[in-house]
Amino acid sequence: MASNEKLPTREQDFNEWYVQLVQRAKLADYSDVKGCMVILPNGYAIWENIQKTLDGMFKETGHQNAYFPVLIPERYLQLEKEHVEGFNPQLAIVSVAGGKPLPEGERYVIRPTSETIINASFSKWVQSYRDLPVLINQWANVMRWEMRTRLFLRTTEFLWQEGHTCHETEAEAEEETRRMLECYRVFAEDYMAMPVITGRKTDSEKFAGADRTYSIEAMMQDKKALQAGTSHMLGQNFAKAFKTQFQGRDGQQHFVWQTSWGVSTRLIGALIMTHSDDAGLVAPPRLAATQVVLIIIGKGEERAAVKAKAVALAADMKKKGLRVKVDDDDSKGPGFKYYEYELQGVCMRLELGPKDLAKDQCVLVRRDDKQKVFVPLPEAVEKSAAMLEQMQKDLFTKAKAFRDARTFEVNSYEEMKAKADDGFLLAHWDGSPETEKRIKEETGLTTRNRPFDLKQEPGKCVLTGKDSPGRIVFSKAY
RNA sequence: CGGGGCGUAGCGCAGCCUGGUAGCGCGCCUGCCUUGGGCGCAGGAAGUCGGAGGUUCGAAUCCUCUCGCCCCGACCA
Repeated sequence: MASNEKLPTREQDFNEWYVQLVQRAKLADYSDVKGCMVILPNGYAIWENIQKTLDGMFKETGHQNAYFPVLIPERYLQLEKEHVEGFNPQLAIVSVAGGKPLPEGERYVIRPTSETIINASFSKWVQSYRDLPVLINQWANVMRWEMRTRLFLRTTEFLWQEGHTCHETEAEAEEETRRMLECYRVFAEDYMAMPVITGRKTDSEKFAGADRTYSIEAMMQDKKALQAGTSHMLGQNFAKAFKTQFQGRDGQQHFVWQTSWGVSTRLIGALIMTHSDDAGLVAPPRLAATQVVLIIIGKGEERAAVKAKAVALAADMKKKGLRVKVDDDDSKGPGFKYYEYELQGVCMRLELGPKDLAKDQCVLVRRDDKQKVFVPLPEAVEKSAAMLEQMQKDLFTKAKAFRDARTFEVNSYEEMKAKADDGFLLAHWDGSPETEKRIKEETGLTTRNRPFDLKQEPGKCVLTGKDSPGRIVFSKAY
């Protein structure tokens, strides 16, 4: 993989394109630890931008950050039956500590999620209805032993945030669950420029230990679905397991109603597969690590003058809040740099050379359309900011058009099989897990979610012909 | 866990069949040169050949065992 070799095209081999892009765009690399990756600065910067944005949204909705241990007593997990059954196969367990084997019953699991240990605290925190709601978020790493991993999309260790809340009533918990899902939708669409479908997961796809799970589902450029975020209505399942209860307005003891919700570094994979092209990463300006790179062209004294101007421009851009880099490396030619920054997903480059200075102009090139635009220098900063905003909008529009053109209603099982690889299929399903399973086995299609904004009209199941309450999204998925 | 592939310089690979001085491209370092789409020239540094055992005068190469990673399927955000 020489540095000047082109990526495989998406058409040739989408998977190989993705894997090479991630590494060559310096987003992440494999580590010596099986299934784990090293997130490189260019990738971590995107995560930091995701964190910054979401964290602000969580604070805005009244949540506070806290931190709970990475080690969870094994017996905690066992307190909620469905939960332990769901996660058991994926656990890494600490059985030796301090040079001594831990007795059975005192072992720890490395957190795969924190509902249990957080409830151990919640049960102490909550005494009265006056203590509610409890609105907590945690930024953390988690570990789920995976049989098969993929950079960003599924790794044994990953970074995420997990929100955990307690409420007095079921209605409040439900409202919170939906509020945070909506928060994810807004983030996905407005920041990632990635259109998503919000809806409810089927019982077989829901979180182990939840009453209901809602998700945002996105379509990648290979027409496969990616679950990009989930929000769970936990009901009173964990509350009962951990005795998280309060004295209510009626003087009686009640279990709290809970929610949990999370998004992970998987979002970076989603971002990559939604927007990038055969030249490399295309990142939405609001989250990109670097928004503008200024490339200095020229030699000797001329170069010095160009550099001075570029540095001044960059300073003005930074004042405007843009994430900017000046490239003054004279050991590489400009052409080389263009390819490199396109690969790395810098949103825009500003070329500045002696000829430009003479004409008091510069060249701006957007990463997504690569059109050269000549701009008078006094307007360069304003114009850059405007172009970035436009790019943000265009990426969303393009991604939405892509998805919409690949979303179909299907009305028979034959049609469903024929279109199995074509995108999102809206089909009637009788609601039984058996039918769902059979469809998965026979076609590779899984239910994604039942969209909120899809009017539910009765029909007949594509497989069994039995009554269906309404259409649900089927798709091949990551 | 099944199937496949790969471990030789930072990266990508050749060499192995037929045992005998460790090689190529890119990158890196020094100097000169060049700069508007992957510049050029000259010199240079860099490798316990994944690991262990064995065969042999001699092993990257042959034999045995082993470890790791990646890809494809079954589980999952």
